[in-house]
Amino acid sequence: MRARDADSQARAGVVVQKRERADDPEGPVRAGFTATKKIGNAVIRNRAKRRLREAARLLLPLHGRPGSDYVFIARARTVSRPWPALLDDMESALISLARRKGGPASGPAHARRHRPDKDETAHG
RNA sequence: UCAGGCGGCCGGGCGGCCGCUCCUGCAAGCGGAGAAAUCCCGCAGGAGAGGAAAGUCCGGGCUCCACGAAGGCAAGGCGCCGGGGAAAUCCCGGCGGGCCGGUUUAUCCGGUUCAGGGACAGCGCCGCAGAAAUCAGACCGCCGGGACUGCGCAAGCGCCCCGGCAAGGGUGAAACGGUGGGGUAAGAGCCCACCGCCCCGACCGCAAGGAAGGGGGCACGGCAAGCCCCGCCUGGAGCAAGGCCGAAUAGGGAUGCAACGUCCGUCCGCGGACAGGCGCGCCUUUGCGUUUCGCAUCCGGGUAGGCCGCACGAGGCGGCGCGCAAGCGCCGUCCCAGAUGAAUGGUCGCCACGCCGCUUUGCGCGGCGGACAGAACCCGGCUUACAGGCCGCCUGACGCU
Repeated sequence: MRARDADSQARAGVVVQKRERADDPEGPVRAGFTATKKIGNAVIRNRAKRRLREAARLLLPLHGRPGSDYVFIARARTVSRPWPALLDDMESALISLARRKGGPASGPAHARRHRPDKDETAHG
């Protein structure tokens, strides 16, 4: 919910939101996945989230900024989009977000990746 | 071979690479997170969505709460018979009614469908149309008689009155049974034959019920899914149930001090009676339970923080036996998803299947497509959705013998 007002980048296959945690600038990259009822029934929504989760597993270690929370929102075309195109969408969005604040990306995120997370107060 | 109907079954297969959850075994450290409870971190092996997992419409298991007795009331549900089943408004088989079809027209056969107890307990309703809609009725009509200072040569016609009829017309979902014949002024179960209907009913069946035969000219309409009557059944909430472990705050209990709705007794601890509030579906009788104000100390409970519940079950598969079937019994064998930020996947090939195009017609090459849909405590049903395919039975058409 806090990521809602943060920076966001939209591509054909995915919408990515990013928020840096001020109190934990070198912490792990965290990610959450969501799909609204607008894109389909439970089977479609699950498939969309699985594809996004797999794509994030491949790309976040390369382009994610440490100490940041990401939210990946599935779109209507997430399920039908060819796999390489979906990867391109997410990679492009991640790079744009990394460049927007704090200069060029400071290399690959080194910290261990958390389980896909959404609730930032989990360790509160 | 094709088409249609009904029933049953399946719901693509194999393999790379990279991941997720759980289980088992081994390993592990003065390891990490947290106040704690508790959780996490390595390696190996194994397992991992459905026929509907769906809708959440019924029935249970399980869990907690409630539940003194008697009588009455209210509310809801169910409703042919037998069997199955833990149970159900479920399943199987039968009976009866309606509808459809068939022929060898009979106590026949097949299919389909029905919330299928009661319409002599009572009330109510039956719109429109129609003359009349339930103690029913006479518009047109048919027949007989009479009057006429109407017409006509006449037979007769017209009009009015009295009486008879319920066959024909017309209305309707339904009009005091249908067809044919006799009969009559015209008619009518008025009489007769056949069909239908009602009553009794040998005998058959566990039963619902069936029924030979006999009797009766024949009336007794429908709706109970309008109220109702009869019979039977019925507490509530749900795994966010519920249990355990555990911070803070508020609230709770015990002890001490102050204080006690009224009255009585008192060994001053308290006990008894009455009154009121609350609870037991409602009411009555009766009977219970509980309760009647502030400060300090201790205790306990408790919060979506965690763990258990949480997967061996009305269980799956195979065989044999019983039964028309639903299903049941015995034996053998197997352990078969457990997420919760919600795992069971992502991606790439090959094969099979369907369609389209090219086609030197070799099933060779290329392209596209694969439904409905995701366990959430667990079972049994019902209902709804569904690409494609397989099997069985029935019906029809064509071909062959």
